[in-house]
Parts: sequence; C-alpha cells; structure tokens
Amino acid sequence: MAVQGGNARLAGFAAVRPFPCSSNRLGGFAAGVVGARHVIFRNLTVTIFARFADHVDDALDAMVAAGALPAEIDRKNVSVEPPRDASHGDLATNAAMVLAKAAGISPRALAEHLAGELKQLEQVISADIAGPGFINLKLDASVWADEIRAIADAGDSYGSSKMGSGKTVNVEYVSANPTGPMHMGHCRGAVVGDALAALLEFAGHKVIREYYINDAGGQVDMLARSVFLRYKEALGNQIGEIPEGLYPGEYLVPVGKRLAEKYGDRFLVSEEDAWLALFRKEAVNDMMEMIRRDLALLGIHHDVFASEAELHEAGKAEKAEKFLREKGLVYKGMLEKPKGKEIDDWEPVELPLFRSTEFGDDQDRPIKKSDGKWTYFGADLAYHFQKAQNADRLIDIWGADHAGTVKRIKAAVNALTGGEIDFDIKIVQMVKLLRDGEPLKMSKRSGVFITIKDMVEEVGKDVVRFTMLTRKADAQMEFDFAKVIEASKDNPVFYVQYAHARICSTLRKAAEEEGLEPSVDHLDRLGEEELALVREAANFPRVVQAAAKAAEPHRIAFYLNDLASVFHSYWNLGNDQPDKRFILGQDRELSAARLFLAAQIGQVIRNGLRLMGVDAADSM
RNA sequence: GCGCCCGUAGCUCAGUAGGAUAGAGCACCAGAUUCCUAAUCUGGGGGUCACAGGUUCGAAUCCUGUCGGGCGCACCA
Repeated sequence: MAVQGGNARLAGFAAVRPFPCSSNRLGGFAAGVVGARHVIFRNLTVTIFARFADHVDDALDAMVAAGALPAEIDRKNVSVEPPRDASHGDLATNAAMVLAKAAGISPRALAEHLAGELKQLEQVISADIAGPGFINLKLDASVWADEIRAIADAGDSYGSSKMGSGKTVNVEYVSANPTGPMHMGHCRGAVVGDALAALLEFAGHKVIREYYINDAGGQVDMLARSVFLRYKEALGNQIGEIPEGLYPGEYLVPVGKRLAEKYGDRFLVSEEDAWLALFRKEAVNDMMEMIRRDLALLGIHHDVFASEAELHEAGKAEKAEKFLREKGLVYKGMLEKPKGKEIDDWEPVELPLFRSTEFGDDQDRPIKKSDGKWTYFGADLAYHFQKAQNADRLIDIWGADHAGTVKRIKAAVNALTGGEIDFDIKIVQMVKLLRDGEPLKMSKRSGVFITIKDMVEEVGKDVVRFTMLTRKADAQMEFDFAKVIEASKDNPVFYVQYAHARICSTLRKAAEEEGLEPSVDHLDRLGEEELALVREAANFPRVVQAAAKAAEPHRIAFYLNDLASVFHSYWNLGNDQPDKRFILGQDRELSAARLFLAAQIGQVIRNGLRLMGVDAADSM
C-alpha cells in the first residue's frame, strides 16, 4: 500500500475515510450500488488521483443534496487524471461531460457548478473549465511535497496496491515442451508472463507461477528414442545420421552419456519396451533441468511445475470427463473434415467429443484419440480443471501459434467451472529475429536455433527482458541483435538505467564530496521544474494499476522511459543554469531537498525496473 | 473458405477505461559540454490514425463492411 490512511503527514487529505458515504448521499442510489463509491479507482491504492476522485464524488454529492443534480446518475465513467498538457494544471476531471446528458444540464453549466464546489477545497488553487467541459485543477505545491514524502514512506512498495484484494491468480507461462533447450520462440512469452506475475503480485494478488510440462505425448517417445541413440553412441556404437522425426540436437549427447554411465550396456540390445518408459523419464528430467537453467538466466523461476503425465496417473482426465459427461457435454460423435487443408488419409471416425460449440467454438473437439489415449486437449482440459481448484483467476500466456485453440479451452474452463472463474489467455505474438535488418532463420528440424542462452550471453538479461516488454504482447515485434546491443542508440534500457545511475552517482558525490545528505525538511522550496518530476513519479501507482488491470506489463516500460526522460531533461537544465543543479555550493537546504527528490525518483525507477525483472544499475 | 491478432510519421512502435492541438525513439536538419556522468538535452521538418459507413457532446480507440499483413485450422503438441 503506497499511502496509509492514518499517515499523519497526510492528515490534510480528508479523503481517506473508513466508509465513504454518509446516509444522505445514499438516498437516491440504486440498490445495487449502495455503499459503493461511484468514481473509479475507489477501492484501489490511494493515489493522488483517487483522493481527488473522492473529492469530486463529494462535490457531486453536495450538488445532489442541493438539488442541482439528480441522485441516481451513474458516475462510473467519471475520472480524475493528469491533464494532457501540464500547462492545463495538475489534475483534470471529465465529470461534467460524462454526466451532462443524464442530468439534462449542459456540460458547461454543470462544470461551472462543480468547479465552484471544488474550489472550496483547501488544496485547490484554481478550477478552470476548458475545452468541451473539462475541469482543470491547479493544486497547492504542498500536495506534491506530500507525494514525495509518500514515496519515501512507501519505499520499495510505492506503487503497490490492494487492487487484487488477496485473490489468487495462477499465471501459467513458458510451458515449453521438454524436448530441448529454450529458444527464441519461448523468450517473449517467458518474459511477458514473468513480468505480468510480478505486476499482479505488486497489485495485491497472490500469484502462482506455473509451468505445464507436456511429458505425456508422442513427442516424448521421440525424445526418448533420440536419447537412446545417443546412449548407444556413448557406448561406442556408430549411429550415423539421426533419422527423420527424431531430435538431432547436440544437447542430447550428454544425456546419452549420463545414461550410459548410469545403466551401462544393460539396454543396448533390448527391445524398446524395456527402456522406453525409463528413458522418457530420464530425458524429461534432464530437459527440465536444462530449461530451468535457461530460465534462470532470464531471472525466471516458477513456483509449480505441473506434469501432464502425473495428471494422467492421478486420473484427473477421467474425473474431468466424468464431470462433463454428467452435464451432457461429452458425447460420441463424428469429427468434421478439416477445411482449407488437404489431408490424404482422411477418414471419418467416431470419437468422444466435447461440446465446445455450446460455448462459441466452431466445432466440437475430441478429448480422446481413436487409440483410446487422451488428446492434448483432453489433458489440457483436465489440467485447467485442476488449476481452477486452487485459484480465483487463471491466466495463460500462449504463443500465437496456439491462438487457434483458445476458444475450445475457454469453452472447457467455462463448462468445468460453471463460468465461475476468471480465465484469460494472453496471446504473445511472434518475434522476428534480425541482425542488421537481415532475418535470422531458425530450423527446429535441423536442430539449429538461437537459444535463450545464446541470446542472454550476447546481449544480456536486462536488454532481453526490457526489449521484450517494449511492445504490446499482441503485436508482432522485431528484435534486431545489432540494434539492441548498441548502448543508448535504439535502446531504452540504457536510457532508463542511465537515469538511475545518474541519481546514484549524484547522491554519492553529494555525500562524499560535500557532506550533503538528502533531507525532507525543505521540500516546500522546490520549484516548478522540480515538481514536474514529482508529477510524473505520482503517475506510477496509476500506471501499475492500469497495467495490472489490463494485464499489460509493457506499460511499465513506457512509463519508465517517460520518467527517465523528465529526469534527464531536468538534469540538463543544470548545464545552462547552475542554480538548477542538485548539488549547490551555497544553498545546502535547497540542495538537500532536491537530493531527497532525486532519491525518490530513483526509488520509483527501481520499483518499476524490479517489476520488469531488470537490474537498476548504480553506475554505468 | 473459416477463426484470432495487427494496420498510427520514411522506419520501429506508444496512445493510459471514448476525452482537449494524435506522441516517442531511430533517421534527417540546426544547436548545447570551462557545468553534479553528453550513454544526455533543446529546437525544427515530417500524419487521409488502411478505406467506407455507423454509434455520441466527443472516435486512432466501440460496432459493421472492404482491403492489406501475420498466425492457426489432424485424433499433432
């Protein structure tokens, strides 16, 4: 929580009250909203915007009481935001425009009245009406000084909130097949999922970071067979070229070697039955070990690794099937012939189908294959059933190549939970890898691909993570090694880290050379240019909440870029105007106040970078 | 053919719950360093927000259609 209601320093803000409504306000509200405030951000962290949203709400209540506004108007679209242009003031509200129609009053007249109410607030210097009916508020500088203290008080938790009210969210991400090392195709989803998990945690959710291991399908047999070849190889046999369909990658060589050491030549001439199950298990374990190491390079660690094989052993798929059968949602039926794609050996076949069409899918989907084994979907359905037992909300992070299966699994979760559970699937689009503008080709078939290890070694964890978060997840992106490695050029990571490093070095220098420490004592001496920094910093909690709500961690990256930009601008003022520097020879009071401000800007940058999993450098 | 995603400056992309004169970086042009880190900053040129309708006080944003690009469309995983 960024600001405690009981904080003495904030006592001037009467907005933070235990329960918002006195009885006279409740009179006209529809029953469904009694007790709830009407302005957004109500139950979230107390940001400056939330505090003034409450003030606006109060002012509207006063207008209702005076008979100037009907009581039953829906206020949910009323917002308090930073104005588009800082010259307009400190805060803006759209209340008059949003409410005018329902109130049957012109926006202008409503705005006049509301502005009059708002002007009575102690911290409001002016309330001007602009454009189509915006009310722009100019606030007393003490509001911003209070915000600086609020940052300092909250420290590492500035920007956090109780938005999630402790609800448990299961974020499933990566879930790469355990058949090889992590490669670039997995990278973006891994970073986005990890940052989203951190973001939701910061916003007051309990987060389970989960990885689903597809260790039950036919591909794992292929893996086991590939490993068996390497096992033979390790025992001195010539294996020649790796046959089509098996995994040719060099990374299986050490696995074969390990198994040769462990089991000797015990399985060398055995039938497949003798070793397949064992080799599957061994190989998957080794692959997961490798994947965990790769993920650790990106700073990613999961809480739960859920095994598909164990799911089946525990009979979870049968349970889910039984559940759906009882609801009449599984039946024996014919599969439709796929359209737009020629399949030579197509034959109609009867299979147990899940009625996903009842939930908006294009056709019903098989949960078992004709050999009686579970389909991927059948298992996945059971897996989500399991996840839903332990969480209030599920979020899956999937690659764009799985987008086609979104509807069926949403349908399944809907059916299994009676629509009771929030379930989102975030599709992360493809990353096009380039070097100097030239596309890099990868081929899984040949075993040639760019691994996450290669990538982290070449450009570093921070660059990889930050860059992956500088695009909306659902838009395709390009990743050019040549560009991304250039410090400062095309690369916002360094820009943000540089701002932080500058702050750190300034604080160091002030302490070491001038004996100057940041001080909270004279924040009232900060001027307009300094307050621009606070205004931007005060947006952080808002951005965090909006990003968490939208499940869009990239917003943090863009915010940090903005904050760094405001800081760098201020810094360069000191080039021309020595009296705008942080370290001032004569005026130690002002200097200490500016250093305190700088320290808080650094705090916000650190908090933001931490959410992204990027290190905040102390020096560069 | 169907489903999903995308279409914003020359390029790569933002655009915060439908809000004010659509922004940033790169590239281009002109400047700033006897000064706390110039990995920075200041200013400038550059737009039919793919197109056409609709919804409303207000649309890049929501709806419909068209065009263009990507991904997917097996009982694979």
